[in-house]
Amino acid sequence: MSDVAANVLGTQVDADSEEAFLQAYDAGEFEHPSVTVDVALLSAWEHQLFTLVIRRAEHPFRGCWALPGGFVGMQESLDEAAARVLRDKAGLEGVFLEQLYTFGDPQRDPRTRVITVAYYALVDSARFRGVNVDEADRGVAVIDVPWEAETGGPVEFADEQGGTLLTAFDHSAIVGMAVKRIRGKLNYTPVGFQLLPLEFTLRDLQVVHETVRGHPVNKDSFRRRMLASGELEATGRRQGDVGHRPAELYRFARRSAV
Amino acid sequence: MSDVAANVLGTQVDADSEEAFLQAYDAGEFEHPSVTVDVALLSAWEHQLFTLVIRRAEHPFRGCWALPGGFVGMQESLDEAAARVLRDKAGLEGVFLEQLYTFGDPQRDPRTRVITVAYYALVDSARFRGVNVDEADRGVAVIDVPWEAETGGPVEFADEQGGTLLTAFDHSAIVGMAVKRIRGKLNYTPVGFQLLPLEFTLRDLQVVHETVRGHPVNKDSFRRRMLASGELEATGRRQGDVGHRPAELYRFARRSAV
DNA sequence: TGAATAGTGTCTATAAGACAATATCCC
DNA sequence: GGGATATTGTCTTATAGACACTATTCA
Repeated sequence: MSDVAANVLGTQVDADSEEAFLQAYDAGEFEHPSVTVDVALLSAWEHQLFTLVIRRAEHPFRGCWALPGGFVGMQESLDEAAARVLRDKAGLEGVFLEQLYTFGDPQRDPRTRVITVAYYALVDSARFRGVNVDEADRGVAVIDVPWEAETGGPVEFADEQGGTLLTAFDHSAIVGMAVKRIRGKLNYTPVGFQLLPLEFTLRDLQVVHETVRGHPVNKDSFRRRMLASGELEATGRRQGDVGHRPAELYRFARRSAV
Repeated sequence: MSDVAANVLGTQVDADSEEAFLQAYDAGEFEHPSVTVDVALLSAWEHQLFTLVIRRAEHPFRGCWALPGGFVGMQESLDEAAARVLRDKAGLEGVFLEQLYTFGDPQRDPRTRVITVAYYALVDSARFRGVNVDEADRGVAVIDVPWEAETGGPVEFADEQGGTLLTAFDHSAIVGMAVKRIRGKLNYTPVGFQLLPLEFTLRDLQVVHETVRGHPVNKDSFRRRMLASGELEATGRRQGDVGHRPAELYRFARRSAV
């Protein structure tokens, strides 16, 4: 195969043999799938996990709730596309955002082949509540995780009164994978901070861990572990307006510029 | 926007507003990126990690070494595409194969926009050596990891004499991510078995762990931890042909059908 | 003062690291 | 028997869980 042929084909990434070329050609190489990003924006308060959903106005899944998403532009990276979606659809910038998994079942979108690169983002509850939830098609879904630990699998969405929300596409599997990922991450990284404001008490942090993991954690050993980790920085200030002894406020020692 | 418009567009995944529609349209929605899968096939022996590479016959990166890869067919899932690549390019079936990360930098392929969904696969050294390495364009690359623990970052490829191998595209970053992933997995899953034959000694398993992690592990506690995990099953047989007391052979208790 | 949670100190159980002692194979 | 590694047992140290006790704030 000549370089010219490779250029005409235009998309040949692994032209290591004639067979590979022919195979790619036979597979209808001129037809390409669509590529999108979907973002599971997670937050936590009152011992519940939440995610931002948007009501679909059109078929398929009209009236169902979907994660914010959009097409990947030809000139932007995947990370940039995800950040753009988060900015345009949730008005959020500078939050924790990480690639999660790519979903590519040929039937996942009934119209045409759409491969989606799923991301997940974490924000504290104040910023999450500040998202334009006023708009009629925006919604806050309570995440109901029907499995323990890191088993994995789809989750269910409910409104804040407990009513089931119908989910579009495979988005409940995406959020399920996000929950599984963040549960795993809690074991060895300080990702829980991303769900809290800049300053927080040890109890706040413990509640976040319990919410994500779905079960209580030992208070004593949690405090010891967190303080020994070196990731926390005491501010010297204390919380106010509580009907009991106020706890000291801490800050994440290497919080990335937000 | 009407359903008809959505169908004409054909790829509209999140038609929640007129703005979203226009934005997708303006972004040149009829132009789609190419989507490929690349597979980092890893194995380990003699305290070194190896990966299968294929020499590129054409530009770009002519003469450099690339991971086996191929286009995702319009009718196959991502997992199926990765399994097909592994079968066609390495002659392997039924091995551990898992999605790793999706690389989508707009400049990663100099010809056109190619988004690749990277996978990694694990095989024992005997099966790896059985791969058609005889063909002139197949190669075995020694993986040199220039970072500790789970820092992450690209790795370097060398031939078995220590000479540097030039890497195509971002494939050294893909393998770097695979090494990072498997190092993390060793902490909480029995993925090390995938790099060993059906039966193995505790020392074999320890050497695999040391090879992946890049540093020695404590023998006593390693043995205790593995035996206590319940993942190992003693076969009652012992290894032969060694110039010392032969160790007992174990088997992974829930080894998936291979 | 009482309610409520923060924070400290101590004891116990479990897992990891260190190391010595014994076992078993091939030569 | 000698060389080499397997396997067991014991001691020490670090960490987690349990729990009692003291501290501090507001109502």
